[in-house]
Amino acid sequence: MEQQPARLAKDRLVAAAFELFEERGFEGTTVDDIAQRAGVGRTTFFRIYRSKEDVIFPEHDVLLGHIEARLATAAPETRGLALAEAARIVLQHYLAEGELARARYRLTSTVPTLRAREVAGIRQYQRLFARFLRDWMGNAPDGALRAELVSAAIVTAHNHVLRRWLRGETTSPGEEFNRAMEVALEHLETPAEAGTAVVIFRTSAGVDAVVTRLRRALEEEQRRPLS
Amino acid sequence: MEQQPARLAKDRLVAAAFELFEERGFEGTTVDDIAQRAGVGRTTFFRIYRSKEDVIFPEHDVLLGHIEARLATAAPETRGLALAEAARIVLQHYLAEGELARARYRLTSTVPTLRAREVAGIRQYQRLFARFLRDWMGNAPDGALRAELVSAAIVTAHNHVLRRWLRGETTSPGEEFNRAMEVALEHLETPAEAGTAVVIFRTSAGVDAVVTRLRRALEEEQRRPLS
DNA sequence: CACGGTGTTGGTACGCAGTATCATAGTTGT
DNA sequence: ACAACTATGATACTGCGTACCAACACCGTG
Repeated sequence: MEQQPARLAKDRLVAAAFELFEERGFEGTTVDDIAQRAGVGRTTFFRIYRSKEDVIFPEHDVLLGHIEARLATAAPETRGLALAEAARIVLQHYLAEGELARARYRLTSTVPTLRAREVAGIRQYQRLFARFLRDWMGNAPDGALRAELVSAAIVTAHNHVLRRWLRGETTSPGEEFNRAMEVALEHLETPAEAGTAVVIFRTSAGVDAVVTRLRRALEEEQRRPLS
Repeated sequence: MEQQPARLAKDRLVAAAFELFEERGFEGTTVDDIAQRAGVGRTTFFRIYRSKEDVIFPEHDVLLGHIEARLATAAPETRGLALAEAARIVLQHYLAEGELARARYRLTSTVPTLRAREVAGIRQYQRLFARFLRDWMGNAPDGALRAELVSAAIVTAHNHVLRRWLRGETTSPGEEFNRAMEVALEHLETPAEAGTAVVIFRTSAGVDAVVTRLRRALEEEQRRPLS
């Protein structure tokens, strides 16, 4: 009966770590300090978390799993929605964390090694999105590149809103997320529910030729609800 | 007169480090090993490079400076070009490094901590681009978000081509870079030299209304060469 | 030449992260 | 009650990174 034997050592370690990081900073606290405050031995800390940094990102792998599951269950017609919803899973996770997420943000903003660790995690999200997009695109021209561009746009839009919320610059992150996702993907797809049409042409021809091609493309687009 | 007093210790350390990393792997070699092969003391190593990882990314800060200089000298009409050229600076740097760049790629692909360090560097590039784009956009709607999206697209396109070259999947990275940049920015701007037109509409109106508005926009676009 | 000043180098010691090993519980099954 | 298994914590060790200090240059000045 150290402190709260009911609470798992895993959670006690996270709580102790964040407390101490706030009090003395990341490099100012040793693993011994964390373990001691959590009421466990140093060995136990490393048995649960592989490194001092790991205790700050405990749910990362779980989140990756959720995203993959959401993307894997997407039907061909609802892939656009699946992308947005998968990204929203991450946002909602941070929102649910509340102050803990903000504490993590303060740390990653301050300590370079933690910043590096975080962007590496973001990169994993991006690669996961890109993997699915790559598969969905088949052998489209520039498929690999476009898959990476779209995944980058999704992750960037998500992080933009998330960081605004973390900094306290918005109180309606959910709505901003919708808008950001719309902007990020506006040149990619046509959200069926909004009746939005996006048309992109590249040509050196005159206006009339462009309009002709556009009319054809628009009519074709109305029959197929999603790209 | 240890080994080659003409060559600076800085360069000898880099050479020794990459040799040993190839022979024994990153974690298999100690800083003592590197210093010894370079003919200097361990203290000197840490005096020149702050960490064992730093010796792998020695030119990073210099590159950041080059990019910033290129972006800072961009006239308002040539900003699109400046973005592409700034990104190309990085590509050209790696191409000039040749086998050294490939050795670094092998390391970052293998060792997670180096991977994290590299993506952190990439993130710095991206933030640099975003900073300039943000300034250039003034108070446009969603300016901050769009600045981040464009910078993400640039960096993603660059990395796509760079990685293909690093993996030996292309022998004409310069041309692929042009194409990738075109794809990444195709919905953003109108390269004057190519006579390209990009038009984006969002509406719930019918085809005819869209076409009317498009015609007006296209004609207006032809008078103004760049956004 | 002697002299102190300055700057570079290498050696030693230290703190701490992370790994490996082992002894000691506590738990479960029989 | 005894054995097998698991979880825990203590100890020792390697190696990174920092701090400090001594040795050795290369200066110009007296």
